[in-house]
Amino acid sequence: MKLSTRARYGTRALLDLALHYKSGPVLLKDVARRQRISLSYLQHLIAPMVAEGIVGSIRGVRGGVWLAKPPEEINLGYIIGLLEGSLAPAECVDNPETCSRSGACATQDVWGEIKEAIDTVLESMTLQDLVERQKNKSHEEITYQI
Amino acid sequence: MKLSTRARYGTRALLDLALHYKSGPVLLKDVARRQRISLSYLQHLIAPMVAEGIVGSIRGVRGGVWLAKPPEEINLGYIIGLLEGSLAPAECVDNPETCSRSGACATQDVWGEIKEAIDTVLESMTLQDLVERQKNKSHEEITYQI
DNA sequence: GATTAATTGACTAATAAAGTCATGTATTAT
DNA sequence: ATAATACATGACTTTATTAGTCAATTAATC
Repeated sequence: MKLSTRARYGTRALLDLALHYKSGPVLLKDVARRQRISLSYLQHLIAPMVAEGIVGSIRGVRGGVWLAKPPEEINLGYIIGLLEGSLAPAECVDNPETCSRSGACATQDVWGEIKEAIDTVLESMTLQDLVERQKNKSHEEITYQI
Repeated sequence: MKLSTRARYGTRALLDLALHYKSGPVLLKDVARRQRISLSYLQHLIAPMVAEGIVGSIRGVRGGVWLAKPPEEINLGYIIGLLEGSLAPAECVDNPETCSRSGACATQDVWGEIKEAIDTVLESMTLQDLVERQKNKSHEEITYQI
């Protein structure tokens, strides 16, 4: 039950943008390099975010992309929702009608509880929280090197 | 991020066996029919459980399979572990060394928290809990039909 | 108008999951 | 014994999804 690379790469890309929040446009190429994601793939991941308006973009020289909302207002549940859709571990959780056993199947309840648990974690965390964690980690790295 | 059918079918099959706990061998064919799983597929799902010893089996006429441990002693985390392995949403959670960014990546923490949340749900529930839920549901169904 | 950089669409490759089929082995009943 | 039954195992096929690439387009700046 793995998260898709869309969700993982996309989240990393947004974190990268959050770390450069309010520093003007950032080249997608640079995000790709820093996050070790191929540029062509990243372009496809970022598109829905631009469409959604949480990422701003401008083309051409001195163009680039940037986070269009404050990182503390973007929670991870929303991001993952955009990138991957629902994290229900079984189809029947979101669409009970797709399974004839629905309503008479105890396992469905469990899958529902799992979804809830995942969503709780993701909704309780914002990009800003990630930024702070990330800064702590980078700092530790530097400290340890000395 | 869907659970595999292995995990879902396997859990349903074990719940079926739990509902017939201490009633002697049950035909795999009957489990397959009740749970709407193809017999040949179910045979492959049940094999690791037999190997693990939580399902007993005997071949031949009057043979069958049965739950070899009390349902209240089997928690779902263990079952899913057998059927599908770890529910870590990213490889780096279980094997940090597979990602060069490990230790310097804040997203890894989030995936780790998700895994914990899932495991907490699964480990807090036993097959016996499922049996009770299932019996309530079946009862409701009958009641509503009247 | 040349250059840069995001946008979009079509396409391919890789991987894993799902499922089937055939064969083998153990057990029981007659 | 042997026929019937039912689990066990391995090889294989199919299907679906994800991941990723490539090429062409559009918009902005110098």
